[in-house]
Amino acid sequence: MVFSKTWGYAVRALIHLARHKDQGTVLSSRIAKEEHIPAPFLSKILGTLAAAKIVVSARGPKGGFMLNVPAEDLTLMDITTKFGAPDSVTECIIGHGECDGGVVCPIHKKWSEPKRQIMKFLETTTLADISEVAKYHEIPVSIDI
Amino acid sequence: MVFSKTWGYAVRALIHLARHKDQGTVLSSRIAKEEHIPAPFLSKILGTLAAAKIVVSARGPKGGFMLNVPAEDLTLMDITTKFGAPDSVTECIIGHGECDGGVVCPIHKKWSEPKRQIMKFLETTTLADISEVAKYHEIPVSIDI
DNA sequence: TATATTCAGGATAACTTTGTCTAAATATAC
DNA sequence: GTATATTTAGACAAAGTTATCCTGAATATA
Repeated sequence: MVFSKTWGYAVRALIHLARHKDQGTVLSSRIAKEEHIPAPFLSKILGTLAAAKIVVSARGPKGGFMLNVPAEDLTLMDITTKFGAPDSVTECIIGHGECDGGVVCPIHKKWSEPKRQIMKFLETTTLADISEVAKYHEIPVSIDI
Repeated sequence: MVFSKTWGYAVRALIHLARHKDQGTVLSSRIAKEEHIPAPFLSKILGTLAAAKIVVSARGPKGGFMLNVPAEDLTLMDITTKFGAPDSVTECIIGHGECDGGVVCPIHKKWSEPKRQIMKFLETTTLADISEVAKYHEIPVSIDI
């Protein structure tokens, strides 16, 4: 994967929350089951999202997680910055220390357009964009293989 | 990094070989030193490239490594397939089992353009492209940080 | 107040990637 | 042929990521 597994889990969990936002809180265990994400690991991811105020949590019976921002306002970049990967796109693709100063690596120019597209993808795609597609077309967020 | 560290090392080593192709074989240790790649690890990478016939090796005194194909004919995709990462671009970005069959994941459409650009980058960029830039502009393949 | 339910968080384990070390094979030079 | 320089191969170690387990803390409801 271009982005990490953790990142993918976070996006899938948020899509699930967006699709169930009219149902109040959703159990972590339910998201894990329906989206095929390891439950204890998802717990940690949701914890990170809660710390970032992207979701809110409630303990006890009737507890669970809920989106804390409108899906239209949450971009993939917002999610990406919480899981330590925004640099993975901007930094030099062949691992040089610095490619944006006076010195650029030999591959810099060729990579600039794909990089620009990835950044645009992250910055302009909202949670609403990717969860509504699923809603309107009856496509599951996660499928069995 | 979007691609693995190993991938970056391989590309940098090949750029080095392309820039020194008139000097016959080049020592693995010298590449490691000049490109700041851990020497024993680079050994393995060069071994993989040798097994793939991308470079040839010679043992003993005056030994070392040499390109086995014209730099103009070697694409980044050729390198990528040897280090197990071509799938990382084509497979679903949020980790679904199957996104190209009848079912597509919610994020599929938005990701298609960046993905296309990355594939194009890998398929159309040759070793000559990225090593000649360095040559003409006096840019080091690797720099100190 | 008691209880069941759920999140919170630390310790730990498994897996993957990255990096190191050592011994063996092989080519060159003397 | 012996010594030396170098790749080759494999076992091994370290680091990072992913996944599990367990206990505690919070809270809604009865």
